[in-house]
Amino acid sequence: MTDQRASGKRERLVAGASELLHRQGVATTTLAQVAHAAAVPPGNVYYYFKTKDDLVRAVIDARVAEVRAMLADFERQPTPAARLTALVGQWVEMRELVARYGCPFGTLTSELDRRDDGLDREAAKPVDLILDWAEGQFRELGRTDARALSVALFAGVQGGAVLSNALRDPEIMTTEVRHLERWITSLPTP
Amino acid sequence: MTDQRASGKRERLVAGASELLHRQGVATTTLAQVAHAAAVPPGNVYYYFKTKDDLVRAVIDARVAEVRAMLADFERQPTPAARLTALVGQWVEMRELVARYGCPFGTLTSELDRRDDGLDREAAKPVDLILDWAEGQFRELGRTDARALSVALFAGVQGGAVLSNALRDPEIMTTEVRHLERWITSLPTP
Amino acid sequence: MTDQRASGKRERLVAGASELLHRQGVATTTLAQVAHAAAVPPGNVYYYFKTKDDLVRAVIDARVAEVRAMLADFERQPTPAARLTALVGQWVEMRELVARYGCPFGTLTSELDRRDDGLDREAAKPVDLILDWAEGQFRELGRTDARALSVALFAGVQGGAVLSNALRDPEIMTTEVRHLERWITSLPTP
Amino acid sequence: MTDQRASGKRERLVAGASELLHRQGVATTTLAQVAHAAAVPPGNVYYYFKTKDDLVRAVIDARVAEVRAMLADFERQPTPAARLTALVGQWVEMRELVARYGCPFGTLTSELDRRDDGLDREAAKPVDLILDWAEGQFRELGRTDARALSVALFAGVQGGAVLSNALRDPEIMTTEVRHLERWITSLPTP
DNA sequence: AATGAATGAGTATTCATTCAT
DNA sequence: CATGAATGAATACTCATTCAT
Repeated sequence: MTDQRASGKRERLVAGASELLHRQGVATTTLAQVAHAAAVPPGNVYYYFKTKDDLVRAVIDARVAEVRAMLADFERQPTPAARLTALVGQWVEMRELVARYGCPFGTLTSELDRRDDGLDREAAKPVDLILDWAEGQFRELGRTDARALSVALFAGVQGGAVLSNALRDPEIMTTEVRHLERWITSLPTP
Repeated sequence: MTDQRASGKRERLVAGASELLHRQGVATTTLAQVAHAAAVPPGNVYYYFKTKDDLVRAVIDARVAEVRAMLADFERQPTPAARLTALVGQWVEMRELVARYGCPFGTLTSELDRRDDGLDREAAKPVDLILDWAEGQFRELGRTDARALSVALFAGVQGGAVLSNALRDPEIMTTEVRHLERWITSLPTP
Repeated sequence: MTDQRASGKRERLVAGASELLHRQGVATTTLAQVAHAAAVPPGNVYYYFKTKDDLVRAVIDARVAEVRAMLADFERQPTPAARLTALVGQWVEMRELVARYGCPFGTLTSELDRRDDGLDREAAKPVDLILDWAEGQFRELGRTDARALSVALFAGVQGGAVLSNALRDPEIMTTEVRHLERWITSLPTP
Repeated sequence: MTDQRASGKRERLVAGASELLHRQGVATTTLAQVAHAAAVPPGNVYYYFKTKDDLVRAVIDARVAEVRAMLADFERQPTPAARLTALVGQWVEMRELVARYGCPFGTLTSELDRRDDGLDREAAKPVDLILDWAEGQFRELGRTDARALSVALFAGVQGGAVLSNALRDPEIMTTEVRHLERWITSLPTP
């Protein structure tokens, strides 16, 4: 979009970094690994990203965009309950990755949240977006405690991800999401 | 129990490392920082721990011991429900730390779970211990689905911790635990 | 053949390492010394050689190349006896170095042969090459015990080098080689 | 002999060091390894040897004593030729060790001869002793070139050891010694 | 003479970052 | 824009040596 010649290197770098950051963590992933994964010469990385933190920021931005697209997609569901169910269903689809490497949003947020240089707040954006969107859905359902419900729902998802990862068992993710789905549809609404 | 001539350096090293690992993560914590925190000369660390991984292992072992002590303490509660309530109450007490650096058990497990060298399984031990203990409590309550309940309970705790950390809000931890307490006491038992 | 933009650093590093390895041995030579000898910043060594062992391997490879070139050069001699004489004559030319630091091939082989990581077999290659070549010469002379003669000849050279070094006397090398030359020419051939 | 209480620790240290120095070399052998091999507490080593070099010196001294004893033993042989044959026969007996780790005298001399701190000359002593003794034997045989013959004989031994080690073949040592034995008995004497 | 504990100078190695071309 | 080469600050780890007891 912004590239004049659209060589796609920037996109490849962000994509490669996103996957490596999820699988290895920020600290243990080197720029050389990212360059290799994206099939880009090492020195070239710095044309697109001034520092490693800039690249991490770009990965976060890409994830924010993905989350926005995902949420927009859910809007096609007919009811708020269906939308929320679609949301949590995403983690079932990701369950194998989650069991092996944790939730991509949760682990990145956890790792960067311990910092104090701005990246910590940046990393929380995908979580913020999801919480805000889910809050909107609960409000549409007529619930005045929408924010609390949103937090409770996403806490369920993240907790399921943490345990699924700790025990290396994808089915824990599935079970937890099934609980949440039942909880969503059983919520009393005015 | 400990060395006769113990100057307590080993204990100071483990304690310092434990705190730094929680606040900074494993990868970004240097042995120099640990040595400094424990007021021990850098070269001396290797008298007690052959490698950085060994030190991490010692921290995990210390955490396991803490968890055991904590669970043993809960046994003084009169009922299974009271014991489970005491368990989740711990995260309320830790809420400030959790909001700033995440759950000490959850973050360490998450970070090390991506490895493949044995330390990943080691790091999951505190979580395993807690899950097993809670399962026992639910069984005492007469529940046949004790394991599932145990996982659901601890997933709630961990999810609360992740969100509390992402939003930097200790009260999220409190709220989530309150939900879990109510859930515990409202569980139908035979 | 070499890099277009070759600044010759790699060559300088190998050359410097080769000399230091001969004069100091593998274990006591530090990469800092090699970097200094090659007038290269310490960190830069790792751009060319991933590990110290890799650098040692490169030195061995360079020595193998030197040996090949040397043997090829001897082929210009008219007779097998002249070629073998040219071979042992090399150690007379090197006698000052040999008396001070030992035979470059022998000492490296001796030091590395105690290892068990592959470098031991690598280090023996120059010796193997020379033995095979000399065997060929003896065979050309019509000797059926060519291998035994090759080993005997080179054992004479290496023994002379060890004693020349132990007694710090270059003339021992000369004397021993003179003996070998006489032995070569006096060999009965069919 | 010198120990009041003859605890034998010093002897065990020297014996352990001697073996490790032969098998691993001086530079790569640590004092901790020596202490372990001698079943002596690490800190205790310094009661017997002020520095690592002191320990190496003690090993050399012990080897000198061994050589003296060995040579004295050979004096029981009836003729100079029998004595010289007994000498070179030693390396056949050691052939397995030689093929794996080189000649104990030759490798130590080679490694230390590159130094410049006195230890280099010390390490050559066993070689000197042997050369002097063999020279005496050749002189008894009536040879006026006794020194040259002594050097030639021991060069043969050391050369055989170097090649036996490089090719990891004990039989090379045997073959070379058989040659030398034949050479000894075939020497023309007045 | 004994010893577990300690120490610091050194060593290989990594990696984000820079730069000449 | 592109890129191979370069660089230095940092990091884990080793080990001879010292020391309090």
